[in-house]
Amino acid sequence: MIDIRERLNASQLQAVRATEGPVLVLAGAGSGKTRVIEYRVLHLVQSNVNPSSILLLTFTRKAAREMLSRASQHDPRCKSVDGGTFHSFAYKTLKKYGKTIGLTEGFSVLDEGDAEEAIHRCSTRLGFFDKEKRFPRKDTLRSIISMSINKAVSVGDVLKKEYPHFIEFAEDIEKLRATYAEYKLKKNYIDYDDLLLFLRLLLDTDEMKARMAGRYRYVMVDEYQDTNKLQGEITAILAEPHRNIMVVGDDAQCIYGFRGSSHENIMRFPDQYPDCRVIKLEENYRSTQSVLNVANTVLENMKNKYSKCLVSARNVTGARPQLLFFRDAVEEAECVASKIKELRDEGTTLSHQAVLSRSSYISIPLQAELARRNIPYQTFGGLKFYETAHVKDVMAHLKVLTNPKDELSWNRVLMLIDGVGPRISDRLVADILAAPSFVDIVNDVFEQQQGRRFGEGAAKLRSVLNTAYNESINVGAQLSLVLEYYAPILKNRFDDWHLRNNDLETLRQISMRYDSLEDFLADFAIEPPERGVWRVEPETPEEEKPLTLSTIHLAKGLEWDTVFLLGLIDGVLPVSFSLDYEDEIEEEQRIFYVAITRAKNNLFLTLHHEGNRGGISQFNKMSRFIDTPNVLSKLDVTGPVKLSDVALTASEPAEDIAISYDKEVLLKRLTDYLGKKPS
DNA sequence: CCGCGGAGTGTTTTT
DNA sequence: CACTCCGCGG
Repeated sequence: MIDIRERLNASQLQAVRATEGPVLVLAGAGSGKTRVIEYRVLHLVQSNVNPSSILLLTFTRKAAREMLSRASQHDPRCKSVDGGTFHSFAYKTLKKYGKTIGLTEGFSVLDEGDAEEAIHRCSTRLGFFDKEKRFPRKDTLRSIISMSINKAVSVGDVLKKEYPHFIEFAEDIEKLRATYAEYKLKKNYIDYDDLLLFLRLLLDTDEMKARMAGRYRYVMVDEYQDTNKLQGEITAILAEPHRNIMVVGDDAQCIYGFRGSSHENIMRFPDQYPDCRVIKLEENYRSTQSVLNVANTVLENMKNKYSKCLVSARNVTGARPQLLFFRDAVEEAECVASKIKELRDEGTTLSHQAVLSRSSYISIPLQAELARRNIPYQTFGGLKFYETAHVKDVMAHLKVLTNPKDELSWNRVLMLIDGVGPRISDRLVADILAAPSFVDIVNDVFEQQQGRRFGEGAAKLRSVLNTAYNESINVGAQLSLVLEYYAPILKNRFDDWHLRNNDLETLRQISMRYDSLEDFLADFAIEPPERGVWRVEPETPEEEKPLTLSTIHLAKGLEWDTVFLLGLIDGVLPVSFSLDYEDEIEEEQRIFYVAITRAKNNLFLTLHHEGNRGGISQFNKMSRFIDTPNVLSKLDVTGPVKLSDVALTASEPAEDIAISYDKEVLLKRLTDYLGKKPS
């Protein structure tokens, strides 16, 4: 048994030992909050608490896995601790007990795209698109409805704040929200917001309260500042029977306001539990004082006062963070890539470096440059491959196998058949929904289509579905069958089908890890694969762990020796859409704060002067967050670097490099981005 | 009734 | 520039 006392400071130890009653841990960036959770779990388990009576709710699955695997290294019993994201916990619980509140078994989870499609159908049915004045588009509608649910406010309130020009549709959208809710219930669908909403409803029943009280004795919530109203309520209900609730967070790091989160939950915790213990972790073990000085100044400049002043416990001053100016994005990419290589040669391996940005597109020029220099990297954030049309097409075929009443998926599948459009698809879907079983669908509905214009296509589909449904084959084999059927459709539908084929191959690899199709589909909707598509494998024989490129949002909770933060431009960070709202600018500022505090030793902030957004040249202005005397005084300002200084090192004959598909994509994305052909 | 081509619009972060 | 929506030709 290890001695916990040796590994923690006084406040951390206090947090670990405060097992009974409500506890609020206010943990500044880098103050060892992960460590506290890890050792608290360990401490509980070693005090003979049944590990499965501990519930650990985290923000990402990665975070839960990391903390539990660390604790398990000390004591394998920690593996049985229950945990995950709010959404995955909701799914598991609803799967098991959903019947209690009238949910039918075998519901399917709608992702955002599916939800938009469903909302579109409801709007059409209500005749909202026939109006003279343009009704909001389906993605806007989904976002309005979702926001109203997560923040527990009316549609009108959301419109007033976010879309004042659509305020006249408030009543219609409220109506749509109700229609959409009915539609989902009828079709056995559940969307991301419903997962939380229904979990909340379920937990509020006497039966579930009794069950949950027996099940969990200790509840912990990480990143509590990023929970929304609904999640706060869920936490409170779970804690009710035993009041052994610990929440951990940092109000200065609340960056998910767009999803309805608010630091109100964490601020109000002491009012909610007047007897709670408040433990502050203020010593920073991660960064040098020079890095923290910048972070502290950024905090200081905010209107909202955050009480933190991070003090480095490392007793290292370190190099001052550098602010680097470049002429344009290409020059920026070249210099950053050079610098990364330089640092690697000096001993900071790629896996200890990261490049962060507000939006994923900011790093596209750098990705092209890294690929050109054969620097392996992996990306997090941005366009997810599971949201791309080809992946969704394939998944829809699997979805109808498990849920034959899934009209959205049937529609998607049928529309892919040559000669089938919306009308024919609607008619077929109506027949399918009327059929008593999957076998009847395949045998009767599809049988009737022989001789029609699309008869041949329908017959092929029928044969594939029949085999995939009836033969006892594993998930991988089922997917392979669909892929074989889909191959000609893919080629016909997309010019870049050979690139998209890579994604489908990845999908097949993932599917082979599953025994149950239902589990595969659920994981795909709720905990989709994290790996970025644009991973460039090292071509050198020796394995080298890749460099990380990530959005700031996905870098939360992580740390690296060296961090590059790209795009310190007004309009990028803060993003242009936030500029009209003071609270949104403030959230952007917290995002900036999160980014800075990821760095242990080296921090580079970069921007380029000549912009090219939407094909129009413009001159970028330095981000307002650094363009203040007190922040600038904490930085070493370098540049502008002359292009001639770096151009020579970057040019290599393209023929010498085996161009992989990924690089082709990158090249295309780069040329699109710059709006010109490659020379 | 399908599918193609032109016009118009909005462009972020994630479960 | 990319994506969605609308109108017309087959």
